[in-house]
Amino acid sequence: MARETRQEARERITAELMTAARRQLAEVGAAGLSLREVAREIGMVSSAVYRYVESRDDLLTRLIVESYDSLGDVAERAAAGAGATDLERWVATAQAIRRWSVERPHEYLLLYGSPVPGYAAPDDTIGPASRVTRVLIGIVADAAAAGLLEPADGPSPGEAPSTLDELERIAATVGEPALSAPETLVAVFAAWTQMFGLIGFEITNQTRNVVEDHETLFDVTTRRLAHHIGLR
Amino acid sequence: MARETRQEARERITAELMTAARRQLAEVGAAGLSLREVAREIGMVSSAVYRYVESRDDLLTRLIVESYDSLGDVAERAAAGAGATDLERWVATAQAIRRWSVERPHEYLLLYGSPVPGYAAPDDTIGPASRVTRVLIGIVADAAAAGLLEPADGPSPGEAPSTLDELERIAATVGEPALSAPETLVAVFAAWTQMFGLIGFEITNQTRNVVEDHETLFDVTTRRLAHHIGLR
DNA sequence: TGTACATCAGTGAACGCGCGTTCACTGATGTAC
DNA sequence: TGTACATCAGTGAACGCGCGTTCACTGATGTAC
Repeated sequence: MARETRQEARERITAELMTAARRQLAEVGAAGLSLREVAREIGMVSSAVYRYVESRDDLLTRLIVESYDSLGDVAERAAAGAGATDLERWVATAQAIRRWSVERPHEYLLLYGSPVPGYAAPDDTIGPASRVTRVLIGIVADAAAAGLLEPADGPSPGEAPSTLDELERIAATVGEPALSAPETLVAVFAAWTQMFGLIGFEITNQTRNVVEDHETLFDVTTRRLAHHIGLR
Repeated sequence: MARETRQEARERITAELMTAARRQLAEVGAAGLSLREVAREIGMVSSAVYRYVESRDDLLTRLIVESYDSLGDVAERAAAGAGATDLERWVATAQAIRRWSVERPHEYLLLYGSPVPGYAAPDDTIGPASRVTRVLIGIVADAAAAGLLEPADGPSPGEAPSTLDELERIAATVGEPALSAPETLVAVFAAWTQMFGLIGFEITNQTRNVVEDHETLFDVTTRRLAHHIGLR
């Protein structure tokens, strides 16, 4: 058996380190993550991890990017399910996002929970962060492109007229023609934030003593809001 | 001027301590809250705070209860706005909740964000936590009692039949007759979680570079989902 | 294939820091008679 | 109103802990000739 090169060893140990960090993250959460503890877990002296990681902040950044990518993979795979209707693809994607989150609550919270005190995420995290969103928008765009997107409900009574300006501004920033109709944009925003709101509530246990079967409740609310977007 | 009694001094200093703790919470977040720093801020030696607070966990619990109560007050006052339609009361309550949250992001995160590592909230926090929810449910109940609640949309296609069982279970737990119709319950859940989802996204800056005017977006999504509940 | 040097991984000690909590104490405030 | 004692607030020192990060070092791996 060929000996391991330095480069191979470096990759292997980096992976071990990240795995240990992720395991620790799962136990104590991001705020409690400690370089020294990670070092201990992989049988190294604390100073040695600095061969693999620049600082604690650097480690956190890598964990964040890895997590966004892991969630992005899961969402993209779920959305790719061919043959299904766009509504079913949306629901399947949402369910995949929920499952990923519920299985790794601390990773979810690393991405969508309270910021870690003293840590400021660098710009490297923006790209990976947008993958999930792009998947969801993509499903709506597909439906629109195929002419299968039913028009969403019109404005609710009482909306300020200036609302339209902001919605147009947002639509322009998003840059996806399928979302240029204000009603569609609002419905997508509502569905998107509802989805993460319910996942967050489940993970932080806000719904304890009320909801037993979160999967069911998540399915029915997601389905309803996807329907309101106009997916069929 | 009458001298301050021991009891008065105790109350005054306890209040000072809580204020300092809250100020610090606003700066560093719950995970970074330090008894020693609080002591310093009110000009005491670190051990002296133990005359007022049993432990760091005790201080956190008090902060949580105070915050829930503060938010509960705000929500109740907003919902009490007489003369308005139930839909407008719902929207006003939601806006009040958002405003409270955006003005005190760290308090919001203390209540709805990641759990503080090493801290487990005791049961004392359950009561105050439910006030906000009760306010929102109350508005729907008022509308129903006045016969002004339009029936919400029926089930979306593709729902599993077992969904109804869980919804009935939840309705029984909530114990509010106005929410016993599955469609209404689903719509309330969707509106509730959407509301906190969007507030959370605003606070944790997930929507940076996309949304400029969060108040407008919040208003339009809230209004839309309140309409779906059947509020008019 | 062998040698000389450069690169790199990991060690161990140390720095300076801040934390929560305990404890014996002093001196002021309150209470019973 | 005055005295004797009990209660309480705040002090200062200390304990033990864990953290992130730096640094000079040893010994192994890789590279150039």
